[in-house]
Amino acid sequence: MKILVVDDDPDLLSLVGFALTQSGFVVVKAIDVPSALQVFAAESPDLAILDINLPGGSGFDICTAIRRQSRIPVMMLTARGEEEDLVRALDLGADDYLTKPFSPRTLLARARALLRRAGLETGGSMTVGSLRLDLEAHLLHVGAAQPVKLTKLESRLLQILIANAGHVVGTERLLTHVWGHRGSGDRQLLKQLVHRLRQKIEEDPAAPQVLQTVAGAGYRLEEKG
Amino acid sequence: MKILVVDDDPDLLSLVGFALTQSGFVVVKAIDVPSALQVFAAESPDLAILDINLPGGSGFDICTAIRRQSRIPVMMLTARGEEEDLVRALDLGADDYLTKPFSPRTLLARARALLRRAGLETGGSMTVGSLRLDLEAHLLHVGAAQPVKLTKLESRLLQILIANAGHVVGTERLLTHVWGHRGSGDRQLLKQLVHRLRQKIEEDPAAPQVLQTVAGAGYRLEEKG
DNA sequence: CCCGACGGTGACATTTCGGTAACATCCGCT
DNA sequence: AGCGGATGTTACCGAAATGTCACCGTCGGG
Repeated sequence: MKILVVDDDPDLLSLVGFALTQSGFVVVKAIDVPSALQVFAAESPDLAILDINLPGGSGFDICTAIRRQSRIPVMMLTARGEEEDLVRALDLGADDYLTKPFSPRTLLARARALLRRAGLETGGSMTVGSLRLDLEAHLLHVGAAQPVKLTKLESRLLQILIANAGHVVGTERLLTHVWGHRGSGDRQLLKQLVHRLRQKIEEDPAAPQVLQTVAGAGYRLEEKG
Repeated sequence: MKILVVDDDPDLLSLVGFALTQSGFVVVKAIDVPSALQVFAAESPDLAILDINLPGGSGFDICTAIRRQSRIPVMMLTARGEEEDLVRALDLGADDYLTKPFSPRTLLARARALLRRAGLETGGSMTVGSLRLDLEAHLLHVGAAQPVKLTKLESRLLQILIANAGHVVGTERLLTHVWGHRGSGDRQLLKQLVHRLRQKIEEDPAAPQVLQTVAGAGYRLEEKG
């Protein structure tokens, strides 16, 4: 699991780097916007932790750039009392933020939470019940039967559902995870995607057993096989 | 999960109240020391968030009073750069503090952390007597029987009633919690909602055993199973 | 006794929500 | 350019949720 950390303060950078490395993460660092973008492209990390105040740019720029091509979780670091910054960060698609100063333990906990939520801590495949999803090949194995081919979006949807199997995942979260941030109006897309996914994974798509609707809330994947 | 928030600034009070309510907490407020103590006694919240600077007293007094009779987690709010306050707060038994200004998200995160530490985090479900309400899935389990499906509004209503089981909850509070403020004229809505909820949860909806009417005041949920 | 306030109840209107289909458009690939 | 699958758009259906209305009974005070 690779994590990109961007901050212009060397002390903080090494502290955070140490904490993360200790916990078994691979850490890549950058101290300004251009190098951050370069490292991001070169290393394709699984999580980005971005300071907002950077020389010659801001974490927002990086966040925007990352979101244009990726849906990896992004955590922003802000100085205390910069409320507008937070709003903006979340608007740009950041998933979490941390106010300085923070403890390494907090950082670790949040980072883990993000990775777990995004279903990224599993590597290349995820399992629940009799389902096994292969992220790389976009294949879904149901029991011992022939694997089903999924599209990119279907795969993402299933990914977050599996990562949260047994729990309801809210519409908003699903939209963000699958499409990256966008106005909350696009429930239609989700409807369609769910519908199409059901056609592929449900025995009887008209009476879903696996991908359950939770009215007024979101969807839930049954954990049992 | 009920949270007491004490601050003399109405803006901050309503902001915090809104944030917490949105996240499914039941919020009770107070703006000075005497009313805080009174509300604390009447509502027995699970967490207290106290401003330090209050007219006619200080959050310290409240903290002390609370600690005399309860071990619920207490979070103190301080203005920036009042270091001695922090020391004193922690001495008095406060569990955490937050420096103003802070973001709602931070507050939420800390509040959750405190509740978790105190072992009070319920993970989306609440229990009273033989009732168990699953907020996530909008399901109500009655004893060992089949769970009953609730609507969003029914779920919210039951949430605040369960959080206050055994105590009367005023009509006004119910309206605010369920519909998020509107002209006080809408008692009709509440009547209907209660009626519909009774159809689902009462053995004999015409003679309510669980969801009791308290004439001229509001409703009360019986605590015993 | 009548009146009005209040709560309960049933019927009905309206709105919201999810599912589905059909079609349009986009995108990568050859 | 042309193809085929993937994705986005629009429209419609039907059910469920929610809001409105009208009426009933009770209770307590003129």
